Amino acid sequence: MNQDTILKTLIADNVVSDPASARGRLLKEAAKLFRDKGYERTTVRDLAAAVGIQSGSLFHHFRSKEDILKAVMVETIQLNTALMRAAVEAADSHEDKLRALIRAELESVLGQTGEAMAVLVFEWRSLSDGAQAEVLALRDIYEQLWLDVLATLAEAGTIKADAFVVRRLLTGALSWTITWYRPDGGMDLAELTDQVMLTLAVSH
Amino acid sequence: MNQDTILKTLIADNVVSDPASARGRLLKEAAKLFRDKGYERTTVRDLAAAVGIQSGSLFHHFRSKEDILKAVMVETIQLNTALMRAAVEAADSHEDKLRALIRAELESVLGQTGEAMAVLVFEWRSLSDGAQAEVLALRDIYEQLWLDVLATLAEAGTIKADAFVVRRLLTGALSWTITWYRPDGGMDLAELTDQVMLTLAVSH
DNA sequence: CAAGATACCAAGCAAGCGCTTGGTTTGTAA
DNA sequence: TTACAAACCAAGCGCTTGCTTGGTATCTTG
Repeated sequence: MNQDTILKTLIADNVVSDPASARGRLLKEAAKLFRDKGYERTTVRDLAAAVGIQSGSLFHHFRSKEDILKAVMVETIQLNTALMRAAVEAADSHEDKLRALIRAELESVLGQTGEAMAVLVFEWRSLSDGAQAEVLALRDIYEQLWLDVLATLAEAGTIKADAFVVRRLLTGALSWTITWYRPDGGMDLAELTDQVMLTLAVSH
Repeated sequence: MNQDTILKTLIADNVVSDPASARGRLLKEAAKLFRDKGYERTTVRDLAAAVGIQSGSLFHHFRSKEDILKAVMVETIQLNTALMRAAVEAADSHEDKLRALIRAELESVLGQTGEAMAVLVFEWRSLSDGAQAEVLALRDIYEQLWLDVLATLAEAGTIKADAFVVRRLLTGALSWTITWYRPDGGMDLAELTDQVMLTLAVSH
């Protein structure tokens, strides 16, 4: 199942919004604004202007500004969990599964959903406690995919450090690429993936 | 030269504020508030209350709220650059220099200056363009310490990936520890440093 | 002790914020 | 064509924000 098919399935199941719909377009613009200016600095007037409506009309689609932030985060996690799962299942060896996870997370962070992923990393504290808990529950599912693969590699001795610690170090390392990686800088995503594998000293 | 001596030298040179002074106390409280609530959600009334004065009185010490954020960042970088330099110079082998850098950065991120370091990572966008440029210039000095050590290790073949890439991956990995590492969780800083070295597959 | 600088308070202004309200347009389906 | 709901607008309310102002204590120094 390729990435486009996965996206369409999730849209059909109402797990993520259709990017063509009013709601989907708003979430896309919101992700961009939240990443560029931060959640607090982005006003409901900014959000409304980005999709060409009045600020008050936003509240016909979402109950509050925070609701928009939450929707951006939830939909992004849902989509990426599905993409990750497919990436793991498509790979054969455990080394290749790790490589596939790294590649997939880099694609999430640096590609289409990059704006939303950055929001997920940097705007965490802007969510209320209740909403944080909801998002956290979804993230745990996502994380388990990583831990399964890393634990197997640790048992086999391919990686020397603790699987939990490696995952957490990787989380930081990979999401931080948002701040410095530029696709036009002479290193494509495959090379970057290789560099990460080399840094971990995992051969293939 | 130990850490306390370094701090005192910097205070004497007016590079960082004395934590006992009014200015120093405010910056300490500001770092905590900015980390906990984010810069935008922290009001000048919050900042003033934290040191027991009226909100208007803040502007006797700082020209603007942003000035406070900038001061937190600048002083933190200055202090940590000095600490890093001392850590590198105290180590003998290149592997030990890397270990010393990792340990020192973890101490910065997780110890006394942790709040301010978190602000440096997460509140970057809240600075105006001009202030960002100033902070960036200071950060470049800091980064060069890392790159020198990593480049030597790359030439020797101890690390297999590109030195620039490794440093950037490490930046993310180490600063991300703010979000998950708890000193009471059964792993002390020495063990965490070891885990990072093991993840990089650099032996000692 | 005098006098200037430093540190602070009490009050409030102008602007911007999230969100509400009452009413109008647009789409849909019988 | 009619009836109803969904989508939107125009206006603005109540509140909070960063910062200013004019004045008063407190400290420092000759």
